[in-house]
Amino acid sequence: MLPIEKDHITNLAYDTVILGFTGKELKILILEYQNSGQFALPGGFIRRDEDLYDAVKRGVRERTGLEKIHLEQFHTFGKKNRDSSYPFKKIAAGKGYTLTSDHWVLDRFITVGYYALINYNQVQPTPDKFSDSINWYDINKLPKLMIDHAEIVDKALESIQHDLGKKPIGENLLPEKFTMKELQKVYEIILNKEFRRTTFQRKMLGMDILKRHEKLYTGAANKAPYLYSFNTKKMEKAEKP
Amino acid sequence: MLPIEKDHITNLAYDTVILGFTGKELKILILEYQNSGQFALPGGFIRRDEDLYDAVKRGVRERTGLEKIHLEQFHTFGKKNRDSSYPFKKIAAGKGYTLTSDHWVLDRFITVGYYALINYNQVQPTPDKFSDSINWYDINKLPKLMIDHAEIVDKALESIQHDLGKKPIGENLLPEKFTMKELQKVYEIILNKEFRRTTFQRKMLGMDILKRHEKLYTGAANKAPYLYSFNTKKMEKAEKP
DNA sequence: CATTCATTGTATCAAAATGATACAATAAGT
DNA sequence: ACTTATTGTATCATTTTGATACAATGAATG
Repeated sequence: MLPIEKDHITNLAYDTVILGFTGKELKILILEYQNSGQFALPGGFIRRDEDLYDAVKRGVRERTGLEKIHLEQFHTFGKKNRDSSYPFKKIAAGKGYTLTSDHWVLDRFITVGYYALINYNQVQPTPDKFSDSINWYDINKLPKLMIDHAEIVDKALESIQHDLGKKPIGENLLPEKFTMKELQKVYEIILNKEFRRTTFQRKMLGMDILKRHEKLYTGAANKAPYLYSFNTKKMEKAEKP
Repeated sequence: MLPIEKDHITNLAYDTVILGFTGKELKILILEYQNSGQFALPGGFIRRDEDLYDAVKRGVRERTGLEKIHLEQFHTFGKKNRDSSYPFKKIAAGKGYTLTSDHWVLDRFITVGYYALINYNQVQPTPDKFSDSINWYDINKLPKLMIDHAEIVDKALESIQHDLGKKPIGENLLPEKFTMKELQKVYEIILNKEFRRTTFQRKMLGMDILKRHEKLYTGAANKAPYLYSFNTKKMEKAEKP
């Protein structure tokens, strides 16, 4: 059934940019609404009796199954022409409902953008009751998104660039243990910029935030790299490379 | 008269951290509501037919008289216990109104925080119709603010720290022409950290974003400093000192 | 089992940025 | 002229970064 007005705050919603790292590429979760051809960021409404943050967390949990999520708010989009009535009508029609023209979900919406960084391999994307699919897309090969969702994605990536080094970005995109090469790849893909291997390694080790573990024997005919994990106790003074 | 519900978006407001620089200290505009003892950030509601950004701009313009303002959104505060009903009742009572308990302004509010950087000397703070005074306060000597406004101020300052160097912070806090010492003071006060005079000067000049003008004869018995202005054409590659 | 090959971990030296200090060049006032 | 506080640069030591080289693997090959 449709969300009920009295339970929710009107005119305000959230959208999440959920990112995962495959080891080579940055992926984003995009959902497609049933029979509507509408691609959108996973979003939702805020209940009158819940924190904004909790509403977002609930939405991400329902779609990824994850309990512990690194969530950061990055921007609130409030242009008056953010008109979601057309896609929402199509979505409702796709589900077999007809919305009266004064239905609250057809009104103007201001949306709060959050990004979530998750471990790509731990997630089983789950469609919600309005969407028939939710899938990982390469961040550089997105379908056409509804309303201003493309702009929201851009702003999220910009914020992540600023946050990298200040917030535990790498920690959340990488598995518990990872190689230096993977860590470097995360930095490169987010900052869209290449680093010199030796300098990157020296700097990362010099910051004293990594703990070295056993080697990773990949089967390749070359020296096996060490695995590292973040030394979370020493992460306070972290800086950009 | 009171704001009318049908003209405004409910449950959503904005608050602005308006900062000015005296040459020595960072000041913030705080308003005090009539007969209520309530100190608050200048804020307001969003009309149903205006952009969020325009609503904020309108609010700042009405209180400062400025048309060109550097406004940046920094965070949206959405805890469910953001209860402004008590202060709002007092404010209304102070104005001689009584609000019915189901009045929309007494409901839960989510607020979008913006900061504005303005030229301290160009402003004549103007109270709005609900407040009886609006004054500059030293950023380190604030009165007790209502609800979570102190937290909003903190978050604003944190954001400005991050933005310094990336956005034209100094440009907006300083007059058209300024001395190197004033510029350094802005950096020091925002980053809460002192810089070596010679290194700061070398770095600033080295960035090639300043234009040198005539000297400023202050009347003091020492060498007169040069005045500088920002070379806005070359500001793209600006970095932190 | 020596050889080959791609990759990793460091060392080394050059170049650039920063820190510390010194000092000459003012603007007034005495 | 002499004094004083401040400003603008220069200089040299120190630290950080860039560029390059190279030894040390893992596994496959013959």
